[in-house]
Amino acid sequence: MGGAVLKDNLLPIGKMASLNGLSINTLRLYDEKGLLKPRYTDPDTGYRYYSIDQNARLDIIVYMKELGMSLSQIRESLEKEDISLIEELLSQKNEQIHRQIRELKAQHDAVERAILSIERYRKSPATGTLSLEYIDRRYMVGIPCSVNFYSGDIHSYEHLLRELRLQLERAGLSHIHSYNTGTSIARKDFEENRFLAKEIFIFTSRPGQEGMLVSRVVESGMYACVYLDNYDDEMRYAQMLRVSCRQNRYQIAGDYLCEVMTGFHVFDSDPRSMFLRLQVPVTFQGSR
Amino acid sequence: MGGAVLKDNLLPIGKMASLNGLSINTLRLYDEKGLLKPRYTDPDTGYRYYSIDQNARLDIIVYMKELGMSLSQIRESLEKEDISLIEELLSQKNEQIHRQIRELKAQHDAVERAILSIERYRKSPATGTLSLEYIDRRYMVGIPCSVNFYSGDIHSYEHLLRELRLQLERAGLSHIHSYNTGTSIARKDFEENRFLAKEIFIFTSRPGQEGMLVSRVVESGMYACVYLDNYDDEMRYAQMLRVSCRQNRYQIAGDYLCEVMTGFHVFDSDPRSMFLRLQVPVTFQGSR
DNA sequence: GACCCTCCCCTTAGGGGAGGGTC
DNA sequence: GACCCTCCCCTTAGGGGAGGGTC
Repeated sequence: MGGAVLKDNLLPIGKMASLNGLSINTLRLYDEKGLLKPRYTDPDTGYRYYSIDQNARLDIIVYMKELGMSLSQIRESLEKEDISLIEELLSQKNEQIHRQIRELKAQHDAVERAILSIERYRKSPATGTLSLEYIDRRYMVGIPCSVNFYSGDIHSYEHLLRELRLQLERAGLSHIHSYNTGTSIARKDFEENRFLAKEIFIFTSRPGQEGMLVSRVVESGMYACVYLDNYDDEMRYAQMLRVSCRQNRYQIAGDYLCEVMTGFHVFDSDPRSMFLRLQVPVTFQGSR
Repeated sequence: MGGAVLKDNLLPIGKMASLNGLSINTLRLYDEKGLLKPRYTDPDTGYRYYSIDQNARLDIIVYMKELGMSLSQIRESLEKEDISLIEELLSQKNEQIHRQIRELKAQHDAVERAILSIERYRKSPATGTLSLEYIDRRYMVGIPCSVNFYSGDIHSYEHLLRELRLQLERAGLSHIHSYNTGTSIARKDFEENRFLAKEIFIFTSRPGQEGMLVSRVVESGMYACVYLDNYDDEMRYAQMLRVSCRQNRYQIAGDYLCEVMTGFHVFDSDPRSMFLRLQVPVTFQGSR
């Protein structure tokens, strides 16, 4: 080599790299993977020498990378020199990009919900606070409770929750953990002080048609609510809620709901600690 | 252990995995990474036993993964139990998602351009075909030619192209390879048959303000064009184009442009083979 | 027999060395 | 002295074994 290198317009790897804004490591990798072999490799020293012409091929490689193709796809394309294959790959790529954008949007929604949920948690009232709130229309998707976790073993709620999660996953719902979970007691049972779990579900903001799952509108309206932060206290505060409704002459207008308000309840290392809102829809005597 | 396992509501790893729709490998990884240690690990056999309570923590982990957090971020969050840290991470995540969506959209545009470019290549006319076309307004971003590649060494064009690419990259333009490259000759030089390279640039569809780069509108209008597929023939066909304009009494109304129509010219292993459109804006005698 | 264990190798696209020759 | 070489280890989140004990 020697003077020949310059005469033949051959470039050592460092020069080739800086000309193209790539690293030496990258060029070595492309050599190894067969994407771009140096025009000449010194058999004694192993030094790689690239021709200026080879920039064109490198351009294509960088271009295809910008299009999101993997190195092996690029190698295949360059080997076959088949423009139909490229078109095929590009169409697939377009599909993939659409899927990714859809997924990112769903993830964005989930993150937004999480932030709102934390904000709400920060501003949550003290345990035992009673309130009368207007709640917008919601939707629920869930399953009937096959066991009554109120009277059952302390782990039966966990089992039902697992069952719910698996069913939701099977139904193809994504980001299911970012929706509030809830359980219900039928209105009549609640009025008559019977703790008999009816359904377990998640609250969603849009209706869904989910095959074998129970899917239903939860109508907007006034709800009598009580907040608490320990799962073990639910029954006690639910009774308090019922008594309060009676004292205030609210008429119970639907099923009782227990809503888990945040997915972040584990920070308090006690697993029974959660931020809950017990709620029951009410109407008023002489109301419009 | 033995009977105690069931009494204590402890679950072997396989059961824990299927309950939560995760793989055994995943649970072992979470153990190793300190995300979720089994409640009890048999010191003799190494068997992992999980408590049903631990589902709550696993829920959080899955939830945070859905939010796009990495395992180490999740571990950190769970260790610190600091809700402000989570909020911080979520806000960053939102930023990141926006960036990713923006990048995906740019990538989508680039892929679309690539598909259109291939389609155009398929339907390209034979070498030497003359045409008179209306071309929409375009924009160009580039640099002056510091050397005249028409008379220079065969590699001087390559050097200019590298220079252009590096400058564009420095200016922060992305997906630069997905835009057509072009070179120009000043109108007067072209008319008087002097091959003197003026600028090298990319054609873009939107205006840009790119610092030290030349950035300019290329007005819409009628262009006399000729197509060819070998870079070495440019001068010959450019002369043909000029002669043709004179014969047809077209008045040359601006700089001559040589446009590289596709990034896929390397498929033909000859690096001098490209799909080019030579073009010059023209007006007509007695035109409106 | 089904379940679980600990290694161990593999995947993407390089980044960042160490230790040793080469322009 | 600056450049280049070949190993080699490292990064994410697991998947898929082999070979060997355990419920």
